[in-house]
Amino acid sequence: MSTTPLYVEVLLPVFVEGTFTYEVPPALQDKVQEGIRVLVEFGRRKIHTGIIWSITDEVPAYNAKPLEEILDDTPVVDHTQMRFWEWISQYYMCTLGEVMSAALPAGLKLSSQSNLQLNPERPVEEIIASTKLSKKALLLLHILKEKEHLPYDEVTDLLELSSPYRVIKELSDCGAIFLYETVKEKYQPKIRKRVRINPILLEEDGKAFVQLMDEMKAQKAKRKQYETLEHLLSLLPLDEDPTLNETGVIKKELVDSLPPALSASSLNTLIKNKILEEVEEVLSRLDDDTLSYQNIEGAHPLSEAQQQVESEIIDHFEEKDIVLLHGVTGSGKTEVYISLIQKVIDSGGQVLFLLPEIVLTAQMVSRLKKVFGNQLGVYHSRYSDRERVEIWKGVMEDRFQVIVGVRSSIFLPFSNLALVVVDEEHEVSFKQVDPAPHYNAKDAAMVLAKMHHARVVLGSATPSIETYYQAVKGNYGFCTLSKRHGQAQLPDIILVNQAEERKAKTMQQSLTSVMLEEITQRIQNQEQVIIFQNRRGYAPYILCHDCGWIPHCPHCAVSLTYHLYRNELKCHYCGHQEAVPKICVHCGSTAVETIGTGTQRLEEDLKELVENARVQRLDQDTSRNKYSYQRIIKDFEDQHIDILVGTQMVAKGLDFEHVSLVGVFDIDRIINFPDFRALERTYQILTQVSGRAGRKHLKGLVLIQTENTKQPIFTKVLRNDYQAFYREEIQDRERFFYPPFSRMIKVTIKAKEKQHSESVARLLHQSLVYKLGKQRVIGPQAPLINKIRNQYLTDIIIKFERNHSSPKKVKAVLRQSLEELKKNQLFRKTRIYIDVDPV
DNA sequence: AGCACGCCGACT
DNA sequence: GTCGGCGTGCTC
Repeated sequence: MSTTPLYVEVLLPVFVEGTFTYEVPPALQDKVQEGIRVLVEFGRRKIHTGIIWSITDEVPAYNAKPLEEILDDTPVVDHTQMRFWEWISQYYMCTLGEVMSAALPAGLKLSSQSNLQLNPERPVEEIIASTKLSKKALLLLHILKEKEHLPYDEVTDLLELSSPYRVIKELSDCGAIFLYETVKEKYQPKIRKRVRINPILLEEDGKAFVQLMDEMKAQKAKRKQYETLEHLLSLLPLDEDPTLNETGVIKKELVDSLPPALSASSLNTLIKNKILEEVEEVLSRLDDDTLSYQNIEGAHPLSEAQQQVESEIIDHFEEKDIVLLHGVTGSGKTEVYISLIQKVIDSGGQVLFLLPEIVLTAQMVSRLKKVFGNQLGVYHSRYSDRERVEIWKGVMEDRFQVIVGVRSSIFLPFSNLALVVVDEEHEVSFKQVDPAPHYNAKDAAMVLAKMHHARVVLGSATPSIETYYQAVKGNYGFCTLSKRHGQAQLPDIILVNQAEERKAKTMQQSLTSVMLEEITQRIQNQEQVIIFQNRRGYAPYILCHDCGWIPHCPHCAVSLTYHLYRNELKCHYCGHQEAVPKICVHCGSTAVETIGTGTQRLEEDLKELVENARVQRLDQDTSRNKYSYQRIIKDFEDQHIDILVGTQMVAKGLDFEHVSLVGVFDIDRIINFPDFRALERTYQILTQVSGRAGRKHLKGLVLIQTENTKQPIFTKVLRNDYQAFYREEIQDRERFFYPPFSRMIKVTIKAKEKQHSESVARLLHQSLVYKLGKQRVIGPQAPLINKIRNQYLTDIIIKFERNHSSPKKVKAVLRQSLEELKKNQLFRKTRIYIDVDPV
């Protein structure tokens, strides 16, 4: 045995730069390898899961702690993943620990819980007599006398204390209690117990077993055991097929089916006496009982256009790694993907099919399941943690060849990735906003593909300007599907002049007469209608008509949205809720009214104005859990609902056969949003919602209510002319040096005090201007909503050239500037949010 | 980031 | 005294 001390660099899911060195105890030295999980103590007490990043025999300058435990025999992350994590951490400017937190499903990240226990060697009375304790400490001591063990976190509630730390320290200092850590194994495979006859008894034609049965039959004391065995044999006809004993029967089913006179106890005696044997079967939590191999229907045959485009894509792959598939809604892109995926898995490669959250719904999953059956794994944020661990392990063990998933599925342990499909590639929801890393799954997936030498298909009906630009320049291969599949036609799109109708007083609530007539007509014809209103709640705000007072969120710089359902005001940024005031808080007037329209109000209005219509709303508020969402979709599919009113949710990835009309409300708000991507978003949203109207046999109609029918963007939407839209948009982007001509990094400085946020932003701005030049640094400026959750925000945007070395240089400069600022007192009162490639 | 720990000021 | 708020520094 070698006696050289061995050390490992361990990556921990903490928000500190770098890895941490631990000593490997001799007993574990032959077990350490890169990529496996270990348990280590980090900080004073806490145990965390870490990943061995590298192994070294270099002795560190400090006293390294030893590894506590090794959790895996084989790596959970391989070298490609490690490189990929490093790329994300560098590109998106976050720590590797943050990448680890995002990448590894929670079930693979164990951490410890602290617990309290009385010191058994010191009687409570003795402690009370010998030590002067505080009241709270005495109370805790008495609770512990009853309870013996207590999780640390429960102390806060029990003692009604804000920080339990002081009291616990008091007791542990005088030796009254111990603290100990327990590690919860969060992931437990689902196990089913089966029972079978001990195979030894069945050797030589089961002679021994038959003899045993005869003996038992004769003994009165073993009567019950005998009957139990008989019952088992009735479920397991070994006479007919002796091999059945290999699988045995499910223990629970056996127990449940026992005749009343028999119970599980004789069964357990049989097991104890080794006549029967219990075997554990590890079940996948993902087995879909409703799906057996028989009803796999396979891929639909491709149309000529689809075949054409598929071979174009394959041709492009000869020279290019990335291909953009620009296909109008309803052109059957999915079928093309399916055919490509099939080819890839036939030749042994793995496939990642990325979708935005809202598109990855039952409709899409069941379609893919039917084609790929058990080769397909679904990775969705609505799935439980255990299910996600199952998928992780399934990919690692090569049980799944295809993964369809949302953005976090880029972190799955692919070994042989050959194709990545990103559908709806223009979707901004591929970008992760809240906890760091703030990565864009589409871009990251392209980098991952490169590491695996895999190909990428980006698909969209309305490609992002950036992607289309790369395709036009020839950096990506480029294919088009310009016709709707089958007999389906593109819908007619008509603009409705809301301003005129308001003047003519022909509007009812927020519905123009044209809109109302069309809806009524369709309902009479037993056709269905989708209404798109991109604002949830009842009304965007309430207003006092006498003094102009509008209730605002106490924590954010926004007005509160009125929700009818619970008659309350709600903040859509932090979730704050309060009761609706009956009189104006400011002047006491009773003239407090709701202003504007949200999905709830539209739902109400439609119920009132359209006779006999069954109206249902689909937005965040009505689809909190996956079942309510699915139920609404199902009800609409089954035509139990006539009108579906909703936010963006109704616009994406859903196909309904009987929808002939789509009504669009409040589009002006999206057009006039102060952001350089506002028109791109408008074009995308209008095209996507239009795609919901009229499929198969029904010619659809789209009505768009607007204050200004002259908006140039409408012309392109009406003609379905993406190219015209692109040509104009790309000119603007070039003129104002926006992406794709530049890259951007947005730095947001958050602080409790407005002044702190602003001064630190000014300091950072100064430093960046000095190093990068004035033209590359925009701001500092307060964002549109400059206070969220009691934090004031100030933005600085760095805009710079797109060539190869400059992003790295700019990031290095930014890092350096932030490092310098750390010395400043004010800086410590702020938090910095870095968003590389903001969307 | 989380947490331990120290200092300080308000309140009984 | 007791309790909570807040600032600071550290984590192999």
